[in-house]
Amino acid sequence: MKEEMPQTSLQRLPVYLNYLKYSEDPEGYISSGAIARALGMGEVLVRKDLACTSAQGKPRVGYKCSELISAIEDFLGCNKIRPAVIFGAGGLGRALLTYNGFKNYGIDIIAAFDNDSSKIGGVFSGKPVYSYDAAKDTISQYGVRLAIICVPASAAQAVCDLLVSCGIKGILNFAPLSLKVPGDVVVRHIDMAADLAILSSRI
Amino acid sequence: MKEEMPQTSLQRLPVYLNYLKYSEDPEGYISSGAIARALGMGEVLVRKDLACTSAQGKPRVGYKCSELISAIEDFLGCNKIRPAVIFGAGGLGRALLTYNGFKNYGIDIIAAFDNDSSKIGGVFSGKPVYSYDAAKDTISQYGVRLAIICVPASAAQAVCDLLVSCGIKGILNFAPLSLKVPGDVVVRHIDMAADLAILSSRI
DNA sequence: TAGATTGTTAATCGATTAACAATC
DNA sequence: TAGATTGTTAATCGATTAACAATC
Repeated sequence: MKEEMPQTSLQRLPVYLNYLKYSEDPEGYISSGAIARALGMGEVLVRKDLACTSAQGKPRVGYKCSELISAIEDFLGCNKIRPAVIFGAGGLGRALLTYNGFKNYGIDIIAAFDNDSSKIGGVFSGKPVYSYDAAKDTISQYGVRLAIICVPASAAQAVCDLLVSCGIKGILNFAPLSLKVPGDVVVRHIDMAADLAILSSRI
Repeated sequence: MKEEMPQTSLQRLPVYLNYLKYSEDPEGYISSGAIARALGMGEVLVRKDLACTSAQGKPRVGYKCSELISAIEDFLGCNKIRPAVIFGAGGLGRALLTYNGFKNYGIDIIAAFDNDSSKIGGVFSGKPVYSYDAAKDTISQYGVRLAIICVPASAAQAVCDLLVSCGIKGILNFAPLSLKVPGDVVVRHIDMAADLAILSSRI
């Protein structure tokens, strides 16, 4: 029976995917127990997570790696190219503009936007930095629904409001504050400094 | 009664802290209900989280903002300066080297390390890039216990092993793979591309 | 005093783990 | 067949929410 995917399971799918793609022979078979041991997890949890995708294991042999990889990639939509934009072309924004890990998930960073004239017109890894004025047209032209906010906290809510008005539905927020968005917009907040502080408090 | 802090509560403390520091008058009072409404959470949850710190509210008036801020900062150790190092001086490593948000949590990024001779010797925001050879000495000299891994996935486990051998106890890992570490070392894994893919699958 | 708010105890909910039948 | 492994149902665990007494 195909269960609905809990948020926690969804977050583990990329972990399985990375392990399978880079540590296992795609033509071989692997058991949930072997995955669990490699990643330090419970094996039933692995089976439950995988059961939410279209993956099917064979009793006695496990899952075929190539099928498992495809099932996870299908679930995450890696095969559908989805454009995304970056707001803020500071150090982090430019690092993300040139980072090539997004394409493994079918995400195509098409441009960055900034309101600093010294940054506008720049090109990084072939990707342009435009002014905020160009955002609405670019987003509607490419049907962009995903955006990354890399602006200072003081500007983040205004940028967020602009994004929402342009039709963006998913926001990855690196500014250290909680964004207010309508109910149909999903925000994922990453605070790298806070994560390091939490880590420190746990050691 | 002072409860032990669950991991989930710990992760919310920086969210409260950012809200209080930048959206409220430090000399005023605020209720758990007001915090909850501002952040879109349950008010009992806010009180439970705050109860794990040294914060104390007053019936009828709420919490004094300045005391709440101090209590959270104390809990997270923001007032104790802790040095940290970065491995990998690519786009992300350099962005983190120049990011000034770490100091809000008492974390001082002292240097980055790379094995690319074109990067070694560079200085960003006054912070140097050294060769891997210098790592052991720097880490022991400053008593560093926190590190950030920004190297490619193919090099990450080797760098991780080096860090562990140098006495690092907390690792923030941006490489897209699960690191194997001894039981006394804590790893926090951030996969920005995967996070964006998960976001996309939720919209 | 009445009313708002805290802090805590009990109930609910969701996620993880354990147990086990089905399968090859 | 015997044994390993899947997939599922039941039990446990932990976190969130609800209820409410204590307090100012």
